[in-house]
Order: sequence, then structure tokens, then C-alpha cells
Amino acid sequence: MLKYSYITSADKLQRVYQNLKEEKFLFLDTEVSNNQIRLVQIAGKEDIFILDLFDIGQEGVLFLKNFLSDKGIVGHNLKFDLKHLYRYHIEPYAVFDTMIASQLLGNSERHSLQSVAMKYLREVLDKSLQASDWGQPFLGKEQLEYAALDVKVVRDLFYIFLQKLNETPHKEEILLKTRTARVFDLTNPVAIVEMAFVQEVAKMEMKGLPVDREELEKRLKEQEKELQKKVMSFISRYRTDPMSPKQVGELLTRRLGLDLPRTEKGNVSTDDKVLAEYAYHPTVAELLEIRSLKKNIEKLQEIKEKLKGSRIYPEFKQIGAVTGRMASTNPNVQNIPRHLRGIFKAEPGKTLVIADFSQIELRIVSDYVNEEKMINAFLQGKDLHRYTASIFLGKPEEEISKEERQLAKAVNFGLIYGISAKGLVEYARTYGVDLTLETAQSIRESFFSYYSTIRAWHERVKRELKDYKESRGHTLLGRHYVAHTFPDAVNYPIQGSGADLLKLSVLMFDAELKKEKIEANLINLVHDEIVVECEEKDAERVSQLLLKAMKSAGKIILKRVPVEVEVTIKERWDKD
DNA sequence: GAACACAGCG
DNA sequence: ACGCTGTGTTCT
Repeated sequence: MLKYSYITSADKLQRVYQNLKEEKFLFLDTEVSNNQIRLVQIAGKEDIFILDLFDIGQEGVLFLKNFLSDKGIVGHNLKFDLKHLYRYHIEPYAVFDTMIASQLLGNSERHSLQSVAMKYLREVLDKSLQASDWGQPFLGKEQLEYAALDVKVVRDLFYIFLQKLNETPHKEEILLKTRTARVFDLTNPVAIVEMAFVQEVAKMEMKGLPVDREELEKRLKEQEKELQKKVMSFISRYRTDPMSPKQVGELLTRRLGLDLPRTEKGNVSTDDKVLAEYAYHPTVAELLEIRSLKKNIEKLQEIKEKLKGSRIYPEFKQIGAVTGRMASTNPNVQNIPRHLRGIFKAEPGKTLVIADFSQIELRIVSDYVNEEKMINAFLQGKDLHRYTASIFLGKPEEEISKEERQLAKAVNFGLIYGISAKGLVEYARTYGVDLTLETAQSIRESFFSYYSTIRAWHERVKRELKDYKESRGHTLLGRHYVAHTFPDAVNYPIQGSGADLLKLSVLMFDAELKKEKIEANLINLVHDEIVVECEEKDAERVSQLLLKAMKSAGKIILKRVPVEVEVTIKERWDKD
């Protein structure tokens, strides 16, 4: 039977202290009832203590606050526990999350404590007691045993994960000497970053995003009125529901005579790509407008429903994509239509500081494959789209027209995905450029002849996929991936390195804030963009620190290419 | 209830 | 073509 000490009074805390004071980190779990922490289980290498905060009261909280302020904690899905601990102003010195560790070691499986315990310890965990009543006056023996077992399992997992993370080949040239690294003896840079990042995500979820409710209502009414008008008019003229893809397909092909492609299931395809080609057709234009209005309204309504006071509190999945990117839900605040972002407004007396990396994926590509010509263009501060255009059009950069630059933009981005000539024709069209297949072919050829390292990289990946049916690799920080198709294989390292860069930037920004004792809160992260809310008086300094952090992170992740960062201070999250 | 289509963001 | 989430329609 598992041994543990159940601590229900303040005079026993001294014993806990004596037992655990020498440990650099502790294993921790909490049980929560009605949003209040009932139990905090803490364990060292040997003993397990269960602190009952309902019984011990304020002194227990104070004890944890002091005791944990210079200790690391190890737990499973610590975002949950941290959000509760922070409310009591308990902030541990460093964090190691066994759920994140499991995700870093293999992204395909489930990562609940139950699944992970089964996989790595062959231990069957009964989680049925998790949902038991943790608020009742006297907890049952089974409940306490369950609580103790959770930390024990986490402890067993930790030593396995620490070893596995440190022994997986990783970048030796990137040495992150952070508290996370020191406390847990972690050497794997990706793990060091992800573990520390857990605290950032927990804080960000607690802060939420500030909404200008009046502005939200105003825009909602506007858009609803507009949509109603448009839909009524559409139905009365065409006897067709513009919301039904099936009916729309019929209308466009049978009655308007458009020649639209079909989906695999035989339906007429009416998606944006298809309709973009016929945007000149008034009916199609109308349709696109209706769809976009509808989307806007849905988004606004979702935000309205989820308002608590004048903020929304979205959830963030720290590793939401295989590449290491985050994902957001409830609501998704990473896909708010750009022209609606103005509804997010800093609370009175505060302002937003918004920073984003410019053309970051292209910079990453050039650094990743060490493409000399592209790197030099970046080093000289050139506009890469203009530069690329001048290469395949064979004329000086000053003579590149707006349209030609657009085309080069399509080419530059297309290359990341290993685009075909046919693909380039289609892709260029979404940038408003018409190409023949022959032109596309010749552009592609001159592009790859000029940027020959990119061609070599693509060839190498194709070869790998042929020979081994998979392509394994790692991002610039050392995040491992396995890809099974060509587009995945060329995308993962680039998108993944972008995720590395953003996460490291946030951590370095936090470190700067701590140094200067300035308070500023992270409120959103959108792949290459950081949104912070702070006091108006601090905004100037915060923007400097954010810029500094992002540039320093760039120097760590990229070997040669400089990053460019745009920072703005304004009360709303929109373009000017 | 699952699968698909569509649309928003990077 | 890459990565995501949310909503509504259509299919089984």
C-alpha cells in the first residue's frame, strides 16, 4: 500500500518543511472543489504529503507560497494546477510538465495521465475518483489514496521522461541556461522552452482578452442588418438559399451556365477558390459577400456569448499542431477576421503593445537551408519579394511593378510548399496574377536555378521519402518531426521553427519584464504575433523590451539571418 | 453522429 | 499545398 502523510493542521507543516527543504523540486498535484483548492499533494524523492487546505486554512497557503517560491514543481497538465495556485499567489520557481514531455516524445498518442501511465509504467490508473466530491467535510481513505497515487505516478514518469528528453539528440550549440534547465538538469532546448512556456500559457488564459462591448454590439447590429437585406434580396431574385452549397451549385451551373468543377462526391464545388475565378460575375460576388458577412456575425456572436464582464477567456493548447504551434478554442482568437479585431480594446488606463515578425517563414527557410543569395538579400535589408521578382524577370529591382511584386510573393511562399508549375498558376491567381503554364514553368525553373540550395533541399527530401517512406528531421531549436508526404516534409521544419521562435521570444520578454519589475500581461499569440496589455505609462518601455526579446530570440534560433520586428502601441488590436 | 464543405487566421 | 477551429448542411 502507498504510504502518505495527511496534513490537516498548521502545526504539522514544520514536519513537511524539514522533510522536503533540501529538494530542488517537488512533485505536485491538486484536487479542486468549487474552484477552490482542497488538496495539494507534494512529494519529494521519498515521502508524499497531502495538505488539506480546507482544514489548514490560510497558513497552508502562506506556507506553500513561501516554500514553493524557490522550488521547481513537477506535475501532469500543470496549466490546470498553476491557474489555481496563481489565484492564491503561489508561484513556483520552475515547472516540469509530464504531459508536455509525453507530447514532445511522440505526438500521435493520447497524453492523459492514465494513457501515459499505461504506456510508460504499465500501470492501470483508475480515474473514477477524480470526479468524486472533494468538497465534503471528511475525505474518504480511497480519495486520499487516489490523491497520493497521482503524484507517485507523476514522480515515476518524471525520471523516465527527463532521461528520454535529455538523451534524444539535440542541439548542443543552443545552450539555454534558464532556471528550468538548472532546477531539473534539463539539457534539451525544446523541452526547456516548452516547460517554462506552460506558465506563460496559464497566465495568458487567466488574463483573457479585453472587449469593447459597445463596439461589439454596434458591429453585430450593422452586420446582421446588412446580411438580412442581402439574403432576402438574393432569395427573392433567385429562389435559392445562398447558405446551401447544394442549391447554390445548382443555380450557378444549371441556370447561370458556369462550368464549375466537382468535388470527389460529385457535388458542385462552390468554395472560395472556385468562386474567386468567377468573382467578376455579379451573382458570385454577391454570394461571396453573403458568406463573409455570415462568418463575421458568427464570430461576433460567439465572442458575445463567451463574454465574462468585458473580457473573454479563450483556452490555448500549448502544442496544438504537430509543428509545435499553439491552437486556440472557446473562442478561437487566432482566426478573428482582421477587420473585426478592433473590438478588442485595452481596459481603461491601459493600452496594447502589439509586435509581429516580418516575413518570418522566408527568413527561416533561407537560414534553414543556408541559401547564400537569399541570406545576403536579408542581410542587406532588401525587400525579398521585389528581389526575387528581379531575378526571374531579369530586370532591376527599381523597375519591378506592383503586380510583379505580387507574383514574386506567390512564388516565394509557394516554394515553401514545393509548389508545381500547375500549382503556381492557381496560387498566383489568388494573388490576382494570371499566368500561362509555360510562364509558370520558366519562372519556377529560374527560381530554382538561382536559389540552388532550395532545389537541393527539395531533392534531398524527395529522395528520403522514396527510400524510407518518411522524412525525419528537426526544427532550428531541435523539435523532432516525422513527415510522410513531400509538402509536410518541407513545411514542418519551417512552421515548427517559427513556433520555436515565438515561444522563446515570449520567455525572453518575460525575463526582461522581471528584471525591470514592470507589469505587462500577455493576452494573445498568433503564430508570428505577440499581443500584450499594460499600463499606458509603461507602454513605451514594454515595447522596447518586447522588441529586444524578439530580436534576441531571433539571434538564438537563426544562425545568420536577422529578424525584423514591427511593434505598435495602440488601444485597439487592429490596423491603425 | 460522422463527414463534408466552407470560411476565418498564420 | 502547410497548420489550425467553428458552424452549418448533408449523409448514413
